[in-house]
Amino acid sequence: MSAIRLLVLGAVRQHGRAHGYQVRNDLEYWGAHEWSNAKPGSIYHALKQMEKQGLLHAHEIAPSTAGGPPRTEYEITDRGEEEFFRLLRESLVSYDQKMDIQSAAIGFLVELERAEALDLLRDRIRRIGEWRATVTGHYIPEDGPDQLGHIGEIMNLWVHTADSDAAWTRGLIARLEAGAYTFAGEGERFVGVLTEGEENPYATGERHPGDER
Amino acid sequence: MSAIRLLVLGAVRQHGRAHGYQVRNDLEYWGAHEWSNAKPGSIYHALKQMEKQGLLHAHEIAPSTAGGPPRTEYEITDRGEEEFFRLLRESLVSYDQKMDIQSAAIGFLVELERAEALDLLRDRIRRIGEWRATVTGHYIPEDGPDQLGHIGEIMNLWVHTADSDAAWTRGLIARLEAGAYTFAGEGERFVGVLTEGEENPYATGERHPGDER
DNA sequence: CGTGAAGTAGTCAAGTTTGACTAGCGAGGG
DNA sequence: CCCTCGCTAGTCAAACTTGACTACTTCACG
Repeated sequence: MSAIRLLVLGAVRQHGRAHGYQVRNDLEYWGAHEWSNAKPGSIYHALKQMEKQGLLHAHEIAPSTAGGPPRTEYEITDRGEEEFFRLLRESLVSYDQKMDIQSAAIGFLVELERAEALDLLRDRIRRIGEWRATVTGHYIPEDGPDQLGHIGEIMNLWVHTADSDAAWTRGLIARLEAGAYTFAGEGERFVGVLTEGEENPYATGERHPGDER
Repeated sequence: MSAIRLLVLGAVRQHGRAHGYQVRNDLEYWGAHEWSNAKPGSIYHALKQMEKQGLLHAHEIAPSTAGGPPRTEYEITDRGEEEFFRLLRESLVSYDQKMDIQSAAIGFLVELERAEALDLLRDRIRRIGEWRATVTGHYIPEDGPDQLGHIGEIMNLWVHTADSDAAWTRGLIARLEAGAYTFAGEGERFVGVLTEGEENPYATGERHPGDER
């Protein structure tokens, strides 16, 4: 599964109603064209596909209000809404080292309620641990290690990456527990980055308004 | 660019001459079917594609010696050899957070000479640094940070991942400088894993025979 | 002996992704 | 006034990927 469906579905959902170009711009604004396959062709393809599958409803719209060809607007359906949350939850908990999916999921994290987001992230850490155990267990050959030689560095890399991911997730959990960001059902939406200094970007227990737990 | 071309080209190259099923088995042995798109269809497609492009030369071979349909054997051409090293070098230095490509590149690392491998890995770290600077610079909005809200966590994740990757690469460099593994032009080949204990897999300056620098 | 499980080698249609391309319109300069 | 540049909005063919499928052989075992 790629990230494109989650991204497009989420973008349409945030607008209530959107045409392809709008989605495309949203995703560009997020930088998604750099870290995912959110290219024009893929976006329009995903829109059409999901319309066929009943996740989106297409309105044929008259010529655009701002130059260019006529455009089609899409609206998310109830089934689309369900699918969005299904994809979001799955993307959050699963560790498949596809950064694009993980990134997309983080982008929509606040569409959940804070408690559920935290649960899913904790589940994610658990699953990373399981995956790590599988790798280190299954892939060490019977006749002792050191049989793999440099190929073992691949596993080494994977385990290192998994550990790093788990550590980052723990950091995020801590920030969320401290009340960072505004989640579904917590008052006004926002649009905006928690960026710290560049030297030590994960050091502080940074505070953000909207705390309630 | 996906990892499949590098993987297939490298596998054929290691055998001197190989048919698709052999490549497929090699990659399965490396676990590549789990961390890359090395599925049958993709492998056979890549073989045919690269034959069309003159990177491989196909020998039509009589019915197989061990059951099953007749098979086609491939041999790497000079241009294929060039392309292999081009892909390998590019994959090693570029940071595009595609773990499959990076993994494939590590798998073929020892096809280079030790000195070049080290140079490329150092270049990789430099590029990760550049990329990191681009992200933290370009993506912090003009009107101060904290405008991005939770979206900033995506950047946060990316920066964290990049740092982790750089750290791992530095570890690998250290192991290689200490003489680990056998590189091109350093005597007999090997086939085999450097796996340490699971608790602290990157701790020791583990020794491996074949040192000469 | 025969039969079914496992291994060998590869094909194929359907779906997805890519990147280049089309085409309309408005704003600004000469 | 006109012409080109850039933005808007989307299409399309070619390439790639996926996963199920074919078909053939050998081997073990009752």
